[in-house]
Amino acid sequence: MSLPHAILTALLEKPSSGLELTRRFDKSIGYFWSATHQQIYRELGRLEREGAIRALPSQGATRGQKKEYEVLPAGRAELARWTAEPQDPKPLRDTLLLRLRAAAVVGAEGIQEELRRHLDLHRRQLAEYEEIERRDFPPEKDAVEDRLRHVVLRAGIDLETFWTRWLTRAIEELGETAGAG
Amino acid sequence: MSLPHAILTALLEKPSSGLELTRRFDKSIGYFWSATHQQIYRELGRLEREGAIRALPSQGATRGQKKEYEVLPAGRAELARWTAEPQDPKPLRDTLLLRLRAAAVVGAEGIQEELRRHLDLHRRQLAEYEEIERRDFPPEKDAVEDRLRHVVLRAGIDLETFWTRWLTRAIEELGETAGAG
DNA sequence: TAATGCATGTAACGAGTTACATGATTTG
DNA sequence: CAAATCATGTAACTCGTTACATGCATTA
Repeated sequence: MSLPHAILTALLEKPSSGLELTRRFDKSIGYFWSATHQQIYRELGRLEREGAIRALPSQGATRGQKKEYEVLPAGRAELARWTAEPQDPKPLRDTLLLRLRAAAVVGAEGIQEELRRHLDLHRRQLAEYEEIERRDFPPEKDAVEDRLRHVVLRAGIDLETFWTRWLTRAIEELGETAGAG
Repeated sequence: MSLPHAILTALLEKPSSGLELTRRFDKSIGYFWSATHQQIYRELGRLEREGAIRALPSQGATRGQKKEYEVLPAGRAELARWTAEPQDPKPLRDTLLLRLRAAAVVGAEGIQEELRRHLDLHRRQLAEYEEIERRDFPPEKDAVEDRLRHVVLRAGIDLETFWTRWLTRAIEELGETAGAG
């Protein structure tokens, strides 16, 4: 149950319409919590019904008409409650690792190219994060809020760094006698 | 659509009953693809109907009676197909990062303890993986299949190492002027 | 006025989660 | 033989995904 809270956070940062939220879930917040526009509209409907957010007045209610939302006190309270609540990390779930394990049983045909492809994707993502860091967090003393956002961004950077290193090493080691299994 | 393939992999490694699979999905394969017994029984039913696996003969069909499955050629072929097929990595989805971002908006009350708690959990997981590495992969030349499994395990080790380092640094940096937001 | 893009939705499905139900086997 | 445990399942629900539908605004 995190999507509603992701939306509340995004709306507190800036009141938005469904489509604007969708765009922001393609970057920024979306870097660590993605969502499609269908999910977002469904959730906006729920949050409005429950009184956590409201459509800004002067926004027509018809279809095809832009509709901006803002967070109500109840919504902010719920977000604060959820943020402070203990939550265990979710167990890892990764298809690439699963496929390597499967490859040990049915053969590693074509796995090398797939590893190289993933390495390339992770390198691009890493470059994107580093670009954001240069742009948004120049080396100065940050305010507390910025420091929190910076720490989050660095998780992304460190994670992509981990993947590129691990993939590089995996490609080397599996390449030695590579090919089939 | 990865659970059926995880099950096929597990069954190829060793024919098993539903409960045995459930146990193995609590460790081993479960370290990077977890599943509950309800998911597993449902999926075993589907795989059997589709002719990918079959119950070993001499296994009663009644409830409460142990029932072992083995993979049929069709199942192995499907697993090989899926393993070789290109698949993009899934975007990151992490509630702790989301909560840090939310904390920048609604206040960071209690976040420090949560970070320390997660650090402890990740350290334990790391220790568990390292123990497995010592036990199952002593420093010798591995066969190709073992090398694949070793690479997968090292992904787990490196990933937990990343989390412990990132959390340690985050705790330091947020601690400096810590507390509220 | 037809096409394109912006904006908000519906419908149907699949995967994962939680709670519960039932039968068989061991053991106190 | 009662209780605990092993083992297999059902049911209901939530969340995420895919495909499609509808209305408004601009512009070629």
